[in-house]
Amino acid sequence: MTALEQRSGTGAPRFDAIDERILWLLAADARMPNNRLAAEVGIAPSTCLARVRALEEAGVIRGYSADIDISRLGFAIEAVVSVRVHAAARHELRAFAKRLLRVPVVRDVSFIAGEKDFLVHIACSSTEQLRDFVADELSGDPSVAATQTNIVFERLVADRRGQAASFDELRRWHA
Amino acid sequence: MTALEQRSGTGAPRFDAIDERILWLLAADARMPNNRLAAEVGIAPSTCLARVRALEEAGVIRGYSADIDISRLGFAIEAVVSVRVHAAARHELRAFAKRLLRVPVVRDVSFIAGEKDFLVHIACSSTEQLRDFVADELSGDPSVAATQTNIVFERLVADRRGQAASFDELRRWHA
DNA sequence: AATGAAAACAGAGATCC
DNA sequence: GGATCTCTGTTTTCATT
Repeated sequence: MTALEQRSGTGAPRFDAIDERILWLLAADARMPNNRLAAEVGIAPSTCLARVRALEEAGVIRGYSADIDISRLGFAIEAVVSVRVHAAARHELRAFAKRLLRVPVVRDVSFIAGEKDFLVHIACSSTEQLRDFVADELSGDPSVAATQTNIVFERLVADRRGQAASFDELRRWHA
Repeated sequence: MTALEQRSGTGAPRFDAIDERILWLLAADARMPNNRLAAEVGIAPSTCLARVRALEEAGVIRGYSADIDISRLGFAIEAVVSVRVHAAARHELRAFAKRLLRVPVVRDVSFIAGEKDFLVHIACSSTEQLRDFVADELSGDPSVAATQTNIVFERLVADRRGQAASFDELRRWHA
């Protein structure tokens, strides 16, 4: 039994206030040095490292990634493609999505409720590449009933750096 | 004049093969130590650090973030809300989106081509919070003409770790 | 589970090619 | 621009509570 599970009990793991502050800070800056992180949350660096490892182990921290401005690397075309599959293929939705994730230009796939079954977010170097992707990987697949391609002009991401917020504030937030 | 600008000329900065490999590796693992990164791309650590700093300076690297499994922190409800604003408010689309980004539950906003003007991706702790967000921040705003809320059941993100790929492979990719 | 000290390691900068 | 060297600070392990 890991440290986290011990703190949380057997069901869905729960995290204490310090874990959440660690997660919040690392979400804002994954490269924050461990000793500074420890100082921010008020524990010893060694303890802090152990908590971070436990959070990685538990899968709450899935990884760390640099946020690259891909539009400046020759990927001028971003798009969201909404896809509906035939009812008969609905049971293999996940397998289909996982196959799509292996296509280099695909960034993420979201299963949604509504008219469409999922959204595919892709980044392409040209409109030809976008067209080929939609034609060959989606429309051309017998499982696919309909697609709708929406070019993304610009994508703004919330940046919580420097904000003294927390997950708890988010949970309680209301307009 | 920075190193990058010198290499690239005055217009849109271009990056050499080493820069791109650095970006690719940091996108897969933002916490990779500088000396390991340097070894991977075959340059000295000091040179590598200078390149990384230049890429940050140039805004190609926007930041580093831990990828948190937010569904395990009490944010069970994720949704994509498609929004269309009135033609008269179209000129202040960016200002509207930037205001939305300051709302804690908002993760990102994408301007799209098509029937809707933008997509808002949000993570909420309850359906009440989702309803309040859509009612108070979107539908309640006089600029907003229409909204469509789609619950996200699951979101799968492409993981390029361990793949010996590159941005160049992506650019050339075709089905 | 948390800590503090010691050892191993990585980062920043000056200097030279 | 890139490499080498050195100094400084950070990460990690481990014995201890």
